[in-house]
Amino acid sequence: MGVRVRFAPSPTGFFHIGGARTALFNWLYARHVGGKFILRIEDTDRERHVEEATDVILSGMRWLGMEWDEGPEVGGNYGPYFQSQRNKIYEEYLEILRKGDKIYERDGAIYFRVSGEPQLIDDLIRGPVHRMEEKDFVIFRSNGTPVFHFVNVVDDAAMEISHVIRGEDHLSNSSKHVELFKAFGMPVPKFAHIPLILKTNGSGKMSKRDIGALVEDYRGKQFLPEALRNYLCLLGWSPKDDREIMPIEEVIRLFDLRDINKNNARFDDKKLAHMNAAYVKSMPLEQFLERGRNLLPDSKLAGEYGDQVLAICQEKLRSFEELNHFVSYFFNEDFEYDREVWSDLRKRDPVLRIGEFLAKIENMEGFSEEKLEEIVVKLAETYGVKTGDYIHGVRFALSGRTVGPSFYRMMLVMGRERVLKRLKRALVEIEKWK
RNA sequence: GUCCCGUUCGUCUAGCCUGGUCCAGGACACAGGAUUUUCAUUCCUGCAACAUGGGUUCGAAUCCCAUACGGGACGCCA
Repeated sequence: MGVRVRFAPSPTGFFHIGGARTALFNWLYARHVGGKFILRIEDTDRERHVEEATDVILSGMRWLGMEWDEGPEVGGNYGPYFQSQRNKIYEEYLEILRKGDKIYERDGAIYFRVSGEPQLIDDLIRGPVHRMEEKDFVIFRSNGTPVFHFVNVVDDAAMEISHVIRGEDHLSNSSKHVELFKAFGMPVPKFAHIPLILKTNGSGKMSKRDIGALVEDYRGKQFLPEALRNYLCLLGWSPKDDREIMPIEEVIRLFDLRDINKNNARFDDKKLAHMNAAYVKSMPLEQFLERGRNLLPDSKLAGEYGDQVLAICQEKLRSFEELNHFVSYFFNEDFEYDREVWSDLRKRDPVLRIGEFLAKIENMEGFSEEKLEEIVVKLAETYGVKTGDYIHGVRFALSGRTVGPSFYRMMLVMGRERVLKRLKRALVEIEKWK
């Protein structure tokens, strides 16, 4: 029997980061052992917007690069993969319980009769866990719909799921599930209860109301999916050799359930941001340009000039979310000057420096990085100040800020005419501030 | 309250199974510093942890027990 694992989200309209991590560990395990990864939508008892809500999950899964072998839109031999379409199967399984005298009715609901014996939960991460169910529990509501414990087990049994990999919040439920598997006369799968993801601040597990809890938010904020995925891999698992940023193929090669941690992990958005930055910087230029072009302030501006701007910004950029702001002044002659930064700059005599630099540019021949650097170095020598004084002042004049891409390359991309124009404009503007 | 799971730097973790090489390693964050090209980049340095108490042992982060703390489950939610 091959390995068959599944991710079984409920279409709530959100794709929670904890769910994504559960999906990821299932996916990694399936890919590691060459098994099947199944996606099943647990949409019982939900009338509203199931389609859109399902789509949030499907597109989130695809965005993170977790393709499924069976499930919505791809089919498979164990369908349907929506619980709302599996009522006939549930009736059949209910019949098995009825024949075995395992159920009874009360207040219109159907209850499962527990055995009163401790059940073994064979957990690959935690070792054997014993737990006893003390109370009979409802498997069909009085309105005729089946409840989670029932459909979850029926589907896992019917779909021949070999390993149930899910959050630790289900560990206590597992004794119910083991009883059901046995009552159906079906083999009990292996379990692997993975640790929970806790809030960055405060106590408790992350919930959809927490900031940064939704996959679609990261997508909206232009995170690189590879970076988020890489970060998620490291929440509860590690390659054990100090590597952190690693290609997914390598993670797949090394991943194993036995190496998953037992304790919960706190979500750290700073580390995620760091990882995203590392991925942004290491992107092949062509890929970086392709992605960056769509995020420029005005798509009409994309072109050779746009590409040049993007190319010099890659090494400084930490996320695509800030790209627009980072490059805006390249495309706008009326950019704002950051007056706050200006006050810090004043001790460097920026007006003097800008004026001296302007005079040199007006008379220079050729316009290259080397020539520009030569000018700055000579000026600094002549007036006995630091090169940084020129760089800071002139950068401010050209962009209104003191941070940005490599100074000389920035001017090269802007071109001599634009540089001259901006230096003059800056001097006029600054005059007004006095 | 009952039951289940867990506890190494602020955070993510390595080491624990197979006790000595660990006065505990890496990363993020933070703090300093460097690159005579500024910086939100890169590099270097520093800070910082085996929850507590017992036991086993020549020796315990590593094995056992208890306590404390954290998390989860106890729904006709999933």
